[in-house]
Amino acid sequence: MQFDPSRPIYLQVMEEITKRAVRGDYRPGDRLPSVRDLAADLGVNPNTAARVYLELEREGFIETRRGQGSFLTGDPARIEAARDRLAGEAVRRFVEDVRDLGLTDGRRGQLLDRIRRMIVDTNTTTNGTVDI
Amino acid sequence: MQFDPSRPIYLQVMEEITKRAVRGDYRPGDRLPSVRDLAADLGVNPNTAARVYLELEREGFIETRRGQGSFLTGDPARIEAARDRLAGEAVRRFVEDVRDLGLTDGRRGQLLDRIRRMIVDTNTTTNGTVDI
Amino acid sequence: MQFDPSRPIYLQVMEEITKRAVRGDYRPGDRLPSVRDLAADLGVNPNTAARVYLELEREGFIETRRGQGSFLTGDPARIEAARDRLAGEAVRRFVEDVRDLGLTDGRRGQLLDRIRRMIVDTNTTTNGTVDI
Amino acid sequence: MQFDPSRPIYLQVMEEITKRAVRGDYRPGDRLPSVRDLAADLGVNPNTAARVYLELEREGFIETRRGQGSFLTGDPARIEAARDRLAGEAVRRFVEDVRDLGLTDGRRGQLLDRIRRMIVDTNTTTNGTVDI
DNA sequence: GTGGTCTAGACCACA
DNA sequence: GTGGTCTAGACCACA
Repeated sequence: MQFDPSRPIYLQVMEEITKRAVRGDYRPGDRLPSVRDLAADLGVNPNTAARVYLELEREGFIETRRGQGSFLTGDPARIEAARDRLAGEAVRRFVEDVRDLGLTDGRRGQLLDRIRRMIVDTNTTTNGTVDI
Repeated sequence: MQFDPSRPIYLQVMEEITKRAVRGDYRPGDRLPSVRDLAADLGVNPNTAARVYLELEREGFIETRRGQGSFLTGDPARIEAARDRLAGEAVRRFVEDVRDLGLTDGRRGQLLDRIRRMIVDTNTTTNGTVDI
Repeated sequence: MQFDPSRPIYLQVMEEITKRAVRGDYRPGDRLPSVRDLAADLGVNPNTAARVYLELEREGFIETRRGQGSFLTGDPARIEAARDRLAGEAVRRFVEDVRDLGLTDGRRGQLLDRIRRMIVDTNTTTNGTVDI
Repeated sequence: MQFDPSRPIYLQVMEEITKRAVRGDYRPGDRLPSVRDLAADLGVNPNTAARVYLELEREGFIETRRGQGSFLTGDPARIEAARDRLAGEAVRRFVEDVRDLGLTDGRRGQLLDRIRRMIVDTNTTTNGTVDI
């Protein structure tokens, strides 16, 4: 995995594990890769991988059982919360990207419409008509 | 300036100059920092800074006059086009960030509403209702 | 290779590559010398050779495949266009050489006839008469 | 003046003087710049300028009178001959430029027509019609 | 191996 | 002063 050297690697790996859970790559209650496997897969130091699981456990996002391994939380609400957090970060980033661009109100409305068409799984447009 | 090592520095500097122009830090026709000054300010090699201006000139975004310096284009339409390009990239990034999160349609709609409240300088939503 | 110091080396090398393709030394789709080989052959710095290929790629005259090498375009029309460009430049240079010489119309006609005899592989002149 | 370092400078200066005479910058019998002035004007060593006049005198193209200076030949035929020589060199260069380009006969004919239109002071085209 | 980018430092033309 | 080009040498991603 490629890391941004300006941010702690363990944080970036935490995000990666969180995204995998949110995307459904890992299901609630699933056993996660061992510390050694995760370290090898992502090319990080095993100490870093261990810290990732330690922090995620503090968040209540995973559970580590001595001798058995680490498991994704079985509580869907925690995963849902992570999903919302990631979505919130995406929103914040987008707003920051777009804020100082000096866009007109009309242009901003167009951007919103474009986003809606790209992410909302519906065939209803904003003015109530139906796309063909 | 901090650079993402996974992308060419000259591209990142090109974006930086473009953003400055789009934000209005530089006005149409303004003289830009000299190659050497830009290099010193951003902590890059003068060769890299020179390449930035060379590429921006090929894009028609700036004009370089030998012995005099580099100048932002005097054509507002070119700056407008850059603005739209940056906005488009922000949209693309947001959609990518959010796409595989497994959000419900309802949640997606909420995100859009949050963005709208944060960026649109109007109290009229796209479906004609009025935000409180 | 001998270079005219009053013009950028990279431009002269671009012309050299172009001429080779136009003359048929390289065929459409052929792999060109690697950046390092070209640099060594012509006695220029590898950076300069790399710039040559970069510019030729932007012109659409060659295609570069990362890790594999650079290849002459497979489109004969592009090579044809380069041929015409080189021919046009030869014309321009000749006209410039001859323009201020104060030649009489008759002498100019003779020069044209000499050129015709030297380059046109036919015994029919443009006015339909036949050279002896 | 800019010199091609791959050829003797005195030859290039000889050509320059010859061209000036052929273009009419100097008239038959005119006094030419002194060796010192010529050297200063062209940025060459006075010895080089002296050699230029020496060689041109051997050609019979100029005459040097002790204590008076150097003068362009008063014989128009000699200037005419130089004109023809320069024209011949332009022809040779053009033919060389165009020879290996792989042009079709038709294209070669077109080039000739272009040259004719550019250098022949007549309003009659090759097929006998008159340009408007 | 391939091309792409970058730093370092130099020299040039132009104004 | 300004930008443009070049050499030298390094490191990177990709295959």
